[in-house]
Amino acid sequence: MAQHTGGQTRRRGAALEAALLDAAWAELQSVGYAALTMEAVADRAGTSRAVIYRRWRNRPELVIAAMRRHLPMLSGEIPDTGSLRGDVLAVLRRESQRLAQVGSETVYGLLGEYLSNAGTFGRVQDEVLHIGAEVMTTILNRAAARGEARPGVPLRVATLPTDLFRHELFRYRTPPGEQVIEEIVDEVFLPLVAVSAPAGGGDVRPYPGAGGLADDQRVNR
Amino acid sequence: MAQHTGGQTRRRGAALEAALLDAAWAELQSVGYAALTMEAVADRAGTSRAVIYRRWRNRPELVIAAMRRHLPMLSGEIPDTGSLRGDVLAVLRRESQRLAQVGSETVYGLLGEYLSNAGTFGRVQDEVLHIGAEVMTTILNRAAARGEARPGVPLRVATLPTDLFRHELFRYRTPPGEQVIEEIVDEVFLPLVAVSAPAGGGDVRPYPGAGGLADDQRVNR
DNA sequence: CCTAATTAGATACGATCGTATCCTAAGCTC
DNA sequence: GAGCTTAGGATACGATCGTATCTAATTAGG
Repeated sequence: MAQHTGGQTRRRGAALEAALLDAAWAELQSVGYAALTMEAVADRAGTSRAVIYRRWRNRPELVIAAMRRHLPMLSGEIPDTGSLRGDVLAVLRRESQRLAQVGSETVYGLLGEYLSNAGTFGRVQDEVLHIGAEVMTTILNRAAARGEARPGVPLRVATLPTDLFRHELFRYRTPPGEQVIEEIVDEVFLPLVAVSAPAGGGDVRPYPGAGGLADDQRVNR
Repeated sequence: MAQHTGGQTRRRGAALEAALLDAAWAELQSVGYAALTMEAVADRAGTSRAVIYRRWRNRPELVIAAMRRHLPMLSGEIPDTGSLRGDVLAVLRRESQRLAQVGSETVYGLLGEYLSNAGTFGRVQDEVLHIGAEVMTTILNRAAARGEARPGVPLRVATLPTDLFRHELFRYRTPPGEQVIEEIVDEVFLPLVAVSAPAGGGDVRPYPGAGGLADDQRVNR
């Protein structure tokens, strides 16, 4: 805000950092991620690029920092709607909203850099992608306690809803809508975890294949 | 190969194009995708960047063209091993090999650009990502005929193996190995399509949810 | 064959990136 | 408060990208 164009005051530390993040955020809103340039952010903050690079290594890191500052976006509570279906739908819907809030242009810009630039961006991974396995595990445990889900669901099955959600996100470059979300839940997830469903009590599973699963790969035993 | 450094002969049309693609390929092999520069390719081909840009709009397009020229990489036959499990595993393993052949550095470089740059790269989509729904549908139809799979499998379930495969690819920046592939098949896919499995004959499916599926969303009726 | 239409190849340009250098304002130490 | 240390701000640099311009080699047409 205060520009000090005359140039007497020189901001430092936290004040400067905040100004930079605000500038980055404003720039993100006004031109979007792809067109966001370090120069523009620096100008808007009334300083120069070097100052930015002293704090963040590159554009995505700056943008992520700005997002952290300006979006609630946190994990939030684990939904507890009373039914397994309701809980899972709630998780996916919330994620969908979170992404919408960030804006797909930014989401895909960041994901793109994540994929391109080697391991540099564990950050993006955790910030933008992490709908944790813990959430699904918790929900499934509750459901099992209610008798809604069979015990011993493999981890891969437990994370199916979030994995498929993410797949849609990547594959079609567009956050999954309500219909897709319901398909994922009703056609894939629920049938697999239903009490009368396969693979739990050695019922169906006609393919010994990879042998038994290690215990730590199963949830809610 | 022939450099014509003396500069009497000036290549044109197809000959020049081939030389450029060979140069791009060689460069890709020697420095990788991230470090591949248009200048280097032009130099290697004994010409200048402008000539490249006259044929391809940007780096990814050039690289994809080079890959097309230098890799068999085509869809290949639809596997027919005699069992559903064998067929699906074959599809996923083959895809894994294809990706390994391209090299993950290149794969992720291209995918990254695909995600970042708006709709420009429908190309990448089809070249690198498309393990079609047709393949899975065919395999499932054969399996159903053998009595190995229930009829009326929803499309979303049919494409589950390839979708999950792709998800792993994106999520962990590394092509799924044998163990993951088998998990996908044995823990998720087969239980869902088994003859005694849910949702086919109105058996389990305790959640009316989104109502009945449209017919065109089901395979092998 | 000679002329006319192409288009290869060289070069230069402006935009960005991320880095390096230098100067000096802010703030800390005594 | 004088001096020392830290770090902000300006500027320049080299690498690339993708574009534009110009010339001269090749090919095609008459």
